[in-house]
Amino acid sequence: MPELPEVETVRRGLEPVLTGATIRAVDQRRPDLRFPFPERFAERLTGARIEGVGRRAKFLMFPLSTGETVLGHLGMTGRFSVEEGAKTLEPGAFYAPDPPKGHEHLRLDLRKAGGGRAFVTYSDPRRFGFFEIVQTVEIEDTPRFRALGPEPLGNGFHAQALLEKLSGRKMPLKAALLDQSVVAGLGNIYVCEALYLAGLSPRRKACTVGATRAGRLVAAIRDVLTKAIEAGGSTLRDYAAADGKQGAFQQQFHVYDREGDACGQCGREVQRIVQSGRSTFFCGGCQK
DNA sequence: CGATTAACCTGGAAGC
DNA sequence: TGCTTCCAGGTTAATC
Repeated sequence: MPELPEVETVRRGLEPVLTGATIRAVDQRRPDLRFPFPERFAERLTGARIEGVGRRAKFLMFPLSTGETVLGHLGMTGRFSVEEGAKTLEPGAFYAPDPPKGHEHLRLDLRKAGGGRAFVTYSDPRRFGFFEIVQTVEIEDTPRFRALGPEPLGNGFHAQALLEKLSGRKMPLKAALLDQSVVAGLGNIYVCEALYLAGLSPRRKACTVGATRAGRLVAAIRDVLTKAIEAGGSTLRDYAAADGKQGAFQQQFHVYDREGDACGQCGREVQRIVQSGRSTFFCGGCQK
């Protein structure tokens, strides 16, 4: 579900709770999600201090005091929620949330940096999410990250870089932008929106994008992601930030999930087509 | 090698 | 009120 803006929103929600917190206990309810949990997952986390919360593309990174970093991917329906406990861990101040149920697969029992207690629960009905553990010093060299293209909001993402990635690619531009090795972090929503803003057809062959159009596309991608993060991401069905708040960017969609609506630019109806098995929304009048 | 398709899961909405 | 079919913010193994 979550694309880069939603993952960034989750990161911002978790950061103040997790940074400096110590993991007192790990409640892992099943051996696998999309993939098996890492070996001895709970054991390797227990007792560790969480040094911060980072993000790369759609991955959350939780570097630990042990020299290992937990990578988390939310898949389609992954979600973190936070329950703050009492201010202290003194006797009598004990606090416990309801036991995990339904699709709550993982819960961390935390002693916060300031001394309070918090529970962080990961739920994921479809179980397309997953967790991995990598050595922090090798993180950029890990197979998972080596396969990723540049961060769209970072300095490594510019017209020339995108041009090179698209050259020789005969696939539709839409499909190329969903490829995480071209640019990392886009998903179905923001690809549709960025193509609309750039005035480019999702059906155009990727290799037909020249320097000028690549520049427009880079600007459009940056623009839509920045505004989506400011709005707290998009909530369509079940996405929510770690604090339970819903995103608001869906109110700013120009084309996504708006089949039949009038294009705000030219008035033509927004079309829906299927590309590589997924819905694409676009305006045939504005996107060439 | 590059490029579509199927598969992994569950739940909600829409159609009959 | 069922029962069926379709669809969903993603990734990846299999197939063409």
